[in-house]
Amino acid sequence: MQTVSRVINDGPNVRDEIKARVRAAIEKLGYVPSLAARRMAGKKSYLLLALNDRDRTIEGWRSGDGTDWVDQMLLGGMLKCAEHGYRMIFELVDTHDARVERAVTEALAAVHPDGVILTPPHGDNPVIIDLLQSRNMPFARIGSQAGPGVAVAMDDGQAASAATDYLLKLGHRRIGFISGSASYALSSARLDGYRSALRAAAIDEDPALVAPGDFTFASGAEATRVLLALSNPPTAIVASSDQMSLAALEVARSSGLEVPRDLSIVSFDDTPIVKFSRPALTAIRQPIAAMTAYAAQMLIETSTEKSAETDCKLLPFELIERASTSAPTP
Amino acid sequence: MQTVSRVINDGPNVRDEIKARVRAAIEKLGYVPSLAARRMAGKKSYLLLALNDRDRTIEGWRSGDGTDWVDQMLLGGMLKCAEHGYRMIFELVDTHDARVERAVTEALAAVHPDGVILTPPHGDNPVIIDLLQSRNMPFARIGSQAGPGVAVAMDDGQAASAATDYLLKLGHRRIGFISGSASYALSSARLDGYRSALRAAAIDEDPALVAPGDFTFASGAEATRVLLALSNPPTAIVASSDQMSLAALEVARSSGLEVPRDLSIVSFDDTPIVKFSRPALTAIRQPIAAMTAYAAQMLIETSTEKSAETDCKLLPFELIERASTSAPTP
DNA sequence: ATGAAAGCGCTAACAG
DNA sequence: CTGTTAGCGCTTTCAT
Repeated sequence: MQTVSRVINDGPNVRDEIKARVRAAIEKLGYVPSLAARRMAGKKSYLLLALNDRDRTIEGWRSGDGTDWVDQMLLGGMLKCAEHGYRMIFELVDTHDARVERAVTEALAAVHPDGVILTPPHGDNPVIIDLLQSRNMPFARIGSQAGPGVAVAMDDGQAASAATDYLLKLGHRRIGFISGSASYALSSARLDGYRSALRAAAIDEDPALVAPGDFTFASGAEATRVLLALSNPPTAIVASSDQMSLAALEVARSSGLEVPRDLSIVSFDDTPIVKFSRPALTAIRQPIAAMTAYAAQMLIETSTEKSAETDCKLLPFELIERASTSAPTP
Repeated sequence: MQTVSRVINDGPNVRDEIKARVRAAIEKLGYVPSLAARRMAGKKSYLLLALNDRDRTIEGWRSGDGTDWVDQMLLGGMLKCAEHGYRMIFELVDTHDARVERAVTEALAAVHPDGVILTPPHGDNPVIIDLLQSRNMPFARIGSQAGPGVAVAMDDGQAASAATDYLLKLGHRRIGFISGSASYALSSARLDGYRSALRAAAIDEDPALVAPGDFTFASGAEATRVLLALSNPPTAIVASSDQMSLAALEVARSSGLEVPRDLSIVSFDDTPIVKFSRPALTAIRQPIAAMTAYAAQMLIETSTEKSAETDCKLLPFELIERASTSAPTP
């Protein structure tokens, strides 16, 4: 009988007694409904699709640099999905490719997810957002600011502010900033945070102290070289990614500077390696697992009850003090 | 018309002209068949299910120690699947739990994969193997020795042998070995390799030089303490995991020993962190991505043409020389 | 070489 | 409250 369906889906209009009896039978037989069949008949597929940037993800895996973005995402997302009987499938998509639209459409058609999780920088890609909206597909953007759909992020601005402030309190006055790729909205949020902390401390911003980067080691090295070559170089640097911070550390070392004695460094992201570098880096920790878990939760709720679909949640970040920061030597 | 199906599935009996015309239409419309519907009707689901050890995986993610097993697996598996229009779903299962059978059955019922990839230690779990065999579900075991199904591994014995040999050639005569959990078949393979290298060099094995571990940092620390406390301690240690090697490094340091001057260390796995430790560790690199890719390939072929399903493939390992090894100081 | 019909395992909409 | 009747979007099998 098809009352079973009602029981499984917790539908109304079933006597408790029968409900219990069906549940017992299900338990005994070890019955589990087929995802495919459920998706075919109903509207729900019990699948969430996470979209990650292809190149960056693969490059991270290949390099073996210990970037654990994907792991943290799985930790938060998969476990949350499992709690609700959902599964998370994830897919690599090339944001910069002209075929993004095609790639996303195909993934949607093949998987028919109940919701999509967009990781940076996809969350800031209008092509993807438009596509999802036009198809009425619920989505959550991780690491992106308020906007369409559910956005869940840490407060990048405030984090950068906190990092800068931390250095300010240590006594630094000339603080350099290495920014991230412009294609990531969080890059400018962080830069703004840095600036506002400086303003709050009544320090005039020196534009020369801001060097552009793109999150990579190479860009961080180049930016650090530029900053250190200044006639009046910074005594501390805030870098928008771990790789760039590691590069700063390396460049400082080869310039004969000792960290943190001659140069303090605050990093962003707090991937595993920064704990093992010498010195270990003080860093802003991004709550990736928590953000993904929240995103998954929202999407699952949306697909369950037709609830609100726009929301912006800021999750707390942490500033983890390690050994790459100290008061400046006069 | 349903000729479309034949075209998509590369079926026979379709004129080239029509085939081309249909392909063009598919391309133009951006049509992608629904995974769910294909699975419902046909026998193939275009899904591969990878089973990982729940506790170890989550612990790895939580700790943020940079273990990239999952990443490497995804790198090899997802990309290979994508090449063939397959998708990889992965699932965390508790090997030691009495409910393994239940968990696996449920996953199979829900996902209906075309094949299952078993990672250590699931590949050595008879309950899972039996279940899969009885259901006639093709599976590949990664990091496991020859046996039922497809097995793909590196030659753990030879790798341990190579590590030991490397130390022997450096001039070491007393070489300690820290083993891994007995529940992993590769643990004993590695121990055997260590022993055979010693034998080949005509060195009598001292049982006291073999200390048990379970891959964790704590067990490695304890094992190292035992080895270093020996009246005639080793001048070199081969440890069966990176965490244990890192522990050995730490214990050696706090015992006033300098690595590699006073103690050489060769690690196993080569996860990202060992490149960043001081000194960076010489290590045996496990080809996880390549193993998973091979496993996926086999499974996809099996599901495509009813071909052989038993096979044991050994993939090459690498011994990566870094700074934790040198000749012993007399 | 192609079209038509049946059905996979479920849920939805409607009867009873 | 519970059973019945239709499909979901494909692949099969069987006819043509």
